[in-house]
This record gives sequence, structure tokens and C-alpha cells, in this order.
Amino acid sequence: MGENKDILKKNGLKSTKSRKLILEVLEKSKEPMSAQKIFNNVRHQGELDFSTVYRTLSTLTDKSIIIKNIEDNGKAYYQINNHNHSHYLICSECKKRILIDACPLEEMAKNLEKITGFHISGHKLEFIGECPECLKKDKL
Amino acid sequence: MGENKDILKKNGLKSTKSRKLILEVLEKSKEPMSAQKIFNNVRHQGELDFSTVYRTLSTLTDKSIIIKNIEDNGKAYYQINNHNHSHYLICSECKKRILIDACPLEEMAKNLEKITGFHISGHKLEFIGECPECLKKDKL
DNA sequence: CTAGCTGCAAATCCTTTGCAAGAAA
DNA sequence: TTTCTTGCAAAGGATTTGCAGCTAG
Repeated sequence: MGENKDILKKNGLKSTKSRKLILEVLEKSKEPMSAQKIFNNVRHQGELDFSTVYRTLSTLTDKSIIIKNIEDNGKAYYQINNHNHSHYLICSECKKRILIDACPLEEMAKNLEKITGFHISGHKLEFIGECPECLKKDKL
Repeated sequence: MGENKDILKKNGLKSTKSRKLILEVLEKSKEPMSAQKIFNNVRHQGELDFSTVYRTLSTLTDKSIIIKNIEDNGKAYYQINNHNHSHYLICSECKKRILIDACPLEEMAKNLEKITGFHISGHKLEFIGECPECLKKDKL
């Protein structure tokens, strides 16, 4: 629990209420969260301003303590950066996410570097589909 | 050139100035374009309202005549749907895009369906890096 | 004490919508 | 004619910013 203090210090950030609260909330959540949802969760215990939430998310993202992703609805979702490379299978109905642990792309990336002369720093991969539960519901 | 008329008719859409203009602009462009950029291009020849541009893009997207993508800046980019599955290697500096024609994911998708029970309808894959030109510039 | 954070209110950017007039089938 | 599409102006939602007061180091 004191861990977050250390993470912040290590990144040259002051240890403030908002940062600790938001990191706590994100750690508890299995899903990436929108700024709005984070705000709602944080609101109960201690009242943060919306702009503070955004500013905090922004600095935490800059330091790569958390990861920001923009989804198809155009909104940003935030999650703890656990530093292990991961991809998801996402249900188009209920938005459930399943972690895919295999990643076949490192090899492909190396190949592409050779062919194109790019220096490749990362990739994004998502599979979209319908999960078994939603498939069942659709049949009703 | 009369082609677009046909595409529209085939999809049950009236053949209007805005639709034909926007399709023309998108066809000429190699890159996905933002609504703003499309608006600028169209503005010269015939004056369309911004809301009309958005509405047109929206209906064309609904009919899958064009494809809408939300990039990391949170803005939507539109491109003609050429119906051939494709992925890109994108330079993080100059945003240049290079088409990747191999796709190693169909097989992986089938595997995932078996394991998870999902019905997988699609996937997204992008490689991010720096292109040779930008790498050179960075060294200066 | 001092740099860096916060709250508040207002602004900005992209996108959507209501409505009355206009164009396609 | 009838239905769909447009322009205009105004609203909407997500995110950002300026500024003065506050807080961690």
C-alpha cells in the first residue's frame, strides 16, 4: 500500500492525495477505466476535481505509470502499466475483455524492420468478436 | 467517375453533391483523412457545411462504403473501404503509413475461437515506429 | 520557503442535433 | 409529391487551461 508512494517518488512526482487515490482505484480495477468512471470512484473518498483527475491521469501517463488507450467511441481509458506486454479479445456486445497471452508479432516486427528500415517500437493488436454469453442472448 | 453514383444507388442512398464530392476526395487520398481535412478539400469546390460533412461521413460509414478509425489523438479518420484486409506500419514522427500485406492473424483467430468460445469478427493490428527518414533527422 | 499541485470556472476541440428550407426519386 | 438531405445555429461531451490559493518536500 505504501508502494504507490515509492512509484511516485521514483518518477520524481510528489506524493499527493489525488495520485494515490487514482492509482489505488486503477489497481483495484480489472478493466481499463474512463476518466468519468475514475472520477465517480474517487468522488466518495475525498472529493477530487474533474480537472485534477485529468491532470493526474495525464502526468501518470507521461511517466508511463499508467497506460492510456483511446477506444472506438473516442473516449480515453486508463489502466495500470503492469509492464507485461498484452493483447485482448474484446466482446463487441458486453465489452468484456479476455487477455491473450501469446503474441506472434515480435518476429513479424523484426522482419518488417529489415524490409522497411523502420525502427519499430511497438504494436497494437486487438481481436473483436462476440463472447459466448452474448451469443447466447442474441439467439433469444 | 460515374462509379460513385452506382455505389450510392446500390446502397439505397440518394446521389447528392456532398456524397459524390467526399467520395472523390477520399478516393484521391492515399491517407486516411480527418473530417477537418475533408472539409478543407471540399470547401473549394462547392461549399459544404461542416455538419453535412459529418453526416455524410456517418452514413457512408454505416453502409461500409468508407471506414472510420479513431487514432490516438482521439480524432476520427476516414478512408475508402477497398474491402481488402490491411494493416499498417506507422511512423510515430511523420505519421507516414506503410501497408503491410501479410496478415498472420487469421490462424490465431481461429485458435482463439476454439479456446474462448467467442465468435471473432475482426481484429486490429498496427505497428508503431520511426521511419528511416525520421531516424536520420533525429540524429542531426 | 519554493516548486509543484489543486480547485474553480471558463474555454477549446471534435462531433452531434433540431428545425425549416431545398433537392433527389 | 414524398422522402431524404442540407444549411444554419446551437448544443453536447470529453478534455484542457488560466489563475490564485494550497501543500509536499
